[in-house]
Amino acid sequence: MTTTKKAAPPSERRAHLIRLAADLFAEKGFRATTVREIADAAGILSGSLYHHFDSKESIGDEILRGFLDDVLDGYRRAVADVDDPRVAIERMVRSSTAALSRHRAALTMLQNDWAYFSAQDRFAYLRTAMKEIEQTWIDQLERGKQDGQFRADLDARLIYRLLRDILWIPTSWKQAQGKSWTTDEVVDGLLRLLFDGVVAR
Amino acid sequence: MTTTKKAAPPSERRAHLIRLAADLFAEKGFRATTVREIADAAGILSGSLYHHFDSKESIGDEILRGFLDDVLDGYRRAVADVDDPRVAIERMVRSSTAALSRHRAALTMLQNDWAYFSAQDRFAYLRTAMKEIEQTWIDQLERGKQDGQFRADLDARLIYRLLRDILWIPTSWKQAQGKSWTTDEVVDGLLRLLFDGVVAR
DNA sequence: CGTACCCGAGCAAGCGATTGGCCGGGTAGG
DNA sequence: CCTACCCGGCCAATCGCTTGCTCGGGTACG
Repeated sequence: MTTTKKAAPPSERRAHLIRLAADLFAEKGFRATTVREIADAAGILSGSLYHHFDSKESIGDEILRGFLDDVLDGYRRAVADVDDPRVAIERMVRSSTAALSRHRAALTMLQNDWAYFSAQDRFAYLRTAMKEIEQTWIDQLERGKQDGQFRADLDARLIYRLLRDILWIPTSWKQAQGKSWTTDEVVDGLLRLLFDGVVAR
Repeated sequence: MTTTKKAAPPSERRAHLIRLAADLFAEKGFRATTVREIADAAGILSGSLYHHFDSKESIGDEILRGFLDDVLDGYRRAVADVDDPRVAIERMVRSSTAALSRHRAALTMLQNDWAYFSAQDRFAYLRTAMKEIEQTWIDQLERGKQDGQFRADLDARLIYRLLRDILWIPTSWKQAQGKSWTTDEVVDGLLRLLFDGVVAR
């Protein structure tokens, strides 16, 4: 059980299979997706998947890692060399949105099956990453309060929690029905709502 | 298969079982919860559940119906005899929050397994109800724009979509970790954010 | 007796995962 | 050029287990 199995030969085929699996995870969630469905999408049998991966979880692992690395990298660059917290937050919002549209599956997995993943030692890095994300947001919100730019009665932690989840939202609209907005329209509407609210000044 | 099975004898025990199932659905989602887990929570065997319900889906059906009826009823009363759209929206926000805290499971089911439910004829009423909800929100937002109270450049449909999903968020915090906010704190913070944004005036 | 409730045992279907072997395209040695 | 070998990719079959659900029979209460 503890023997080191095949690590991760980064083949072309393998990457393609991950993309197929990610699409299914994005639509149905991780647990609700079966390895047989993934195999069907690839036009092979379920057993053949285990030539590339040693378990269904390792597929999920790879998807989640890629997502979090992307997000954290974006945040670090968003706050680097930026003094104005409002600018930093706007850059974080745009960075988040871009990353989320690149990793739609990871988000669905996190919100549907968070309890499943975070209970496993293998996915301990999830908690670590989430903490860094939270701290980054709170730092910028607090800075905005201190320099008088944001309302002094702002609960930074509460606003962060709301914001984080709000940012997830538009991702789930991607495949939805009818008239849809462009990414820019959504982000601009969101930023406007965040900074100014709906009331006319 | 098409024979009319037992309808729904509204017994005490039955209602209790639904509450137990709802708690599990709220934590793990509908599909991820097994009938055996529900039975375990009730201290009986899985087969014994089928004395009360003819399927797992009918349990879900009952939960979802109760939720939507509650929400729609609250909205209708929120907008009745109210001229000021800002007041109406505030009442809708508070009504939603109250309903959601009463039906935590229904919300989890809708966001985790929406694709699963809405694809079935049995749950066609889900789409109907969502349409009425959407129309109610948009009506009030448009009225606010017309009387100059809300920003004229507001995309009512976009704001509704954001708002609807934002309102669902705090529900999932209920069992979460650490310091938590009271319902009033969350609602007030939310309303403040909605109307005024984070920027100091 | 009847009704409400539940047990115990089990079913078919589907699940994730494993295994041994087939196949075709290199690559190397002669 | 031919032969021997390897190797990535996949199939076929199967394992042990869980899923939602069924059903005949039992028990306790009124």
